[in-house]
Amino acid sequence: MSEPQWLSEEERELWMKLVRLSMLMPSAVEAQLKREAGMNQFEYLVLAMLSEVPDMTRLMSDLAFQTNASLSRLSHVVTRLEQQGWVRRSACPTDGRATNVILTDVGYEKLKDTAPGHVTAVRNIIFDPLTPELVSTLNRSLQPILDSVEKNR
Amino acid sequence: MSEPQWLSEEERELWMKLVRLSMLMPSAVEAQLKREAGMNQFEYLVLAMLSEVPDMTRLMSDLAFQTNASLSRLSHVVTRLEQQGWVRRSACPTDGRATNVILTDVGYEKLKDTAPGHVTAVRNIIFDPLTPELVSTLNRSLQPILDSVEKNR
DNA sequence: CGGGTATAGTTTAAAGTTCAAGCATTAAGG
DNA sequence: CCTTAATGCTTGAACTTTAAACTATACCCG
Repeated sequence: MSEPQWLSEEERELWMKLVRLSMLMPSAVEAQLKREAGMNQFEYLVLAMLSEVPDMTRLMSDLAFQTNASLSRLSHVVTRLEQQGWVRRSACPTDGRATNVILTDVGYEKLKDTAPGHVTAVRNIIFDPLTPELVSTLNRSLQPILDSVEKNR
Repeated sequence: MSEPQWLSEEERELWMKLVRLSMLMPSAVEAQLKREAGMNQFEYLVLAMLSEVPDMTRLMSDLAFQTNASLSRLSHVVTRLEQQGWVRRSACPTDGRATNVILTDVGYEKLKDTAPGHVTAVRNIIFDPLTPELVSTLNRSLQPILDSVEKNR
């Protein structure tokens, strides 16, 4: 175990910011979702992904990949969403092993009711303090980190 | 519930990146910590914060605030760390309600053994794909988001 | 003082996540 | 074909986090 190359002062600073950001940002946003819709960000994300395709249907494995969750975690969450009546499972016709998750009408309504408050919270917390220039700067400069992090999974 | 101001294309894009980043970055780094040191990032953070003060001692509430954890969560985690022999509790002499957490010698050794691999992982994942300019750009442009997120907690 | 309230922390139970195992079904190789 | 391996998903137990109730000390103000 040889000495690593330690971080420079600026790198250390950025690292701390990234850590704080990834701890604080989700909880800031989740607070609102929890309060107003009784759901967490992960559940919202699942509903949102379903609503984005025309038939409101996705494979478990597809959802799991998109949301970066284990199939096991997703399965438990879908069970909960199913109990709420927001989603239902159905066997995939073309692959006997696979199961589709389908957004129900109730789930769609729920999402439609939830989205505005959620967006408002995101706007208040993230974008109000940002200039348009900063938005595009961040879009560009975060990309390398994101690529690297996606490669490493 | 009136229509909110929806996000622009660029804002939406950035929001997705931030969400993905805060989901993927912790798990990328934690994978290494888990594998090589059997600890998660939160536990590492607690040990690291303790090691940063001369007497290796901090109040529970202080640690909880710094790490953005609930006192309850911290209490559970400290119990686990205590069972590993890495920290110990001791009553605060000046305030009967408070308890100090102290990094043990064993804990300090553990941290010293763990740090190099951790830093290497952080460097590989985060900083290798970043130019020095990007590091300082990010340092500057993330600050407003961070400020806002810290205010909102 | 003395009573009310705030602070610091622990504990319990419920909720959520992860881990390991298991069960079908499909794909691959001889 | 038939066996073996891989894939897709579910389940139950172990573990972690959260929420709520509880204990104990400190502070404040009449």
